Amino acid sequence: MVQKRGDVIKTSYRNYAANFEKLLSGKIKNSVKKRFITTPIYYVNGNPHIGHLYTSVACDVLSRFYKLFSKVAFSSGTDEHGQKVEREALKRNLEPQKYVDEMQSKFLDLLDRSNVKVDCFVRTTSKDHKENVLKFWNKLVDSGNIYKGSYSGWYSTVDESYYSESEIKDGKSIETGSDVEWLEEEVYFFKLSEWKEKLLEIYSDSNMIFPEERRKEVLGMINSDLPDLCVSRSNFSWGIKLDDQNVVYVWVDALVNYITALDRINSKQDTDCFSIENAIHIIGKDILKFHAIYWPAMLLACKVPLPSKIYAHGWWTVDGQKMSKSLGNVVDPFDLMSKYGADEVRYFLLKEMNFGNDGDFSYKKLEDRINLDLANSIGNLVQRILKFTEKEYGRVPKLDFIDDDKDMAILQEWDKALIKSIEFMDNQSLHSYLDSFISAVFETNKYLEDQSPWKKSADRKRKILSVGCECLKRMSILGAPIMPEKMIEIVKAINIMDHEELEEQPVSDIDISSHLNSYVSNLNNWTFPLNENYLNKDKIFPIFSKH
RNA sequence: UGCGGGGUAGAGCAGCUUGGUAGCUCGUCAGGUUCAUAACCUGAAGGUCGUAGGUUCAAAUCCUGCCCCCGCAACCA
Repeated sequence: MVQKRGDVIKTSYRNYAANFEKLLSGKIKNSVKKRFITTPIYYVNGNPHIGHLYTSVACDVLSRFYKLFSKVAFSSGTDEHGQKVEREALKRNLEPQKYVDEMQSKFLDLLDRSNVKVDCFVRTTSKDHKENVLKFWNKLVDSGNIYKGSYSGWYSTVDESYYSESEIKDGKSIETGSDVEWLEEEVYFFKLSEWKEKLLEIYSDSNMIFPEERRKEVLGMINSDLPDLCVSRSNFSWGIKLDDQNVVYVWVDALVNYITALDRINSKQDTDCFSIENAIHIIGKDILKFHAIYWPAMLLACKVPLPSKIYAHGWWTVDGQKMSKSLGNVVDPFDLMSKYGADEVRYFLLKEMNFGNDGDFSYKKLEDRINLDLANSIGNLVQRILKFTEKEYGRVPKLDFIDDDKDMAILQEWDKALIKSIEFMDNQSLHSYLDSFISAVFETNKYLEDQSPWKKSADRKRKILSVGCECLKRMSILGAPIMPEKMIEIVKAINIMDHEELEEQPVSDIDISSHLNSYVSNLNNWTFPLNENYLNKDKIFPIFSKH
């Protein structure tokens, strides 16, 4: 439909929209049909912080993006067992269950508040999960990968960990200075060492672990030392019981959450079920070992196919310093969102951190991003197009033919942004996706400047503004996974989706992808009155004064 | 020490796989414009690409040595 360079470009809008529809329906690139996206389950021994928020948002953006054109299941949850939790509960004079109930709700709030929409939320204390863990355990036992042995060493109750001879001095840990005592436990072991060769073989030539440097790190870990793994504990009781003495090792318990999530998701559908093979595990780099070594080894032992991808992202520093309670620089995600807005914070987190590397948080950076990208570029773009359009026509003017190079070029800019985004997202390169999104916004501002509709004849003015509105539609689709709430506001202003349907649910729940059919078919015949209710609302992205 | 990552304009980064006019965002300075949120657009200044060698007609890009920073070697996303 688009002619070669040099030819006169002239195409009907219908053709153009059809092509866009093709892009979205995944006909151009749709090699992977099902994706099971997971956050780690969050340990409830402390309040949610910005890192939890980041992981959740990153997964949500992946999930919402892929839902535009393929099948996705998205799970998260909380890890509620273990000695630290038991101790925290004790400190507060609470039953562990009571304590985890309280903490767990904070994590649910976090997801809710940040517009993260999961399909499934697994608590390790829930009944079906406990059953799954025992089922999984029995599979490991049946496969001959579990044996009972004794574990002994210098143990610090305070630090909750064993130390080797070289790590202690005068009955104290060199590093933390806490007392250690000789302890012997009768516990179960998993024959991790037997999977060494198999894991090496898999990872030596595989694109399962991302980014690449993490794969090397994992290879290093496997090569250096891979002793059998102690998979039960006998010195505390808050966990899934194996016998009178032992509870299941926290990580066996935690990792099985992915199986529980699958069970729940699959129980809601008859066919076309998800499996671990569809999994894209998004994790922080600190838990790489558990996901890239322990988990695959256990899956191999149980003869379950491995996840398709394990992606380790970096950590947040605050003003260049490591985030820690003792420094008092832990950023509270709830405060952040109530001051700046959920979508704004989502945008910032993803833009600021190159997925895979560490990122640095500061209020100045956050406000700069919001003011420059969101308010000045996106917000202003929406405003200048819609206000002008409203003044001139009171409705979105129909775009029947595209017959100008510049018009075609800017529309194609958005198509390209979408195509590139699909590639970027397949590599979990979220920041590149945001880059291509915001670049298209910049280009659209340039287009307007270049075409200056305010100086043009009535015909040309109408054409330029209709192209401008078209760009806003593209923007709302491409930007919806990042800022679901704000992009829906734009959709509502342009009035191109069925409003009654939209009003029925809170904006953060609206999934543009689920409306895409009517949305796209509407592209062909639209002269929509602008929705004054939304036009006259406050600015979509207000500017923040310098921090 | 072992393993891994990094050192590119004032700041933050991309480029390195497949060598060939050094790019992006922000900041600074000058101009344009008024449809729009004191916004938007254009242009300029600013870099011997950590360091010393090597390969090559040609290296930020490949190879070697060295210096500095930071992670992982610990149940914190």
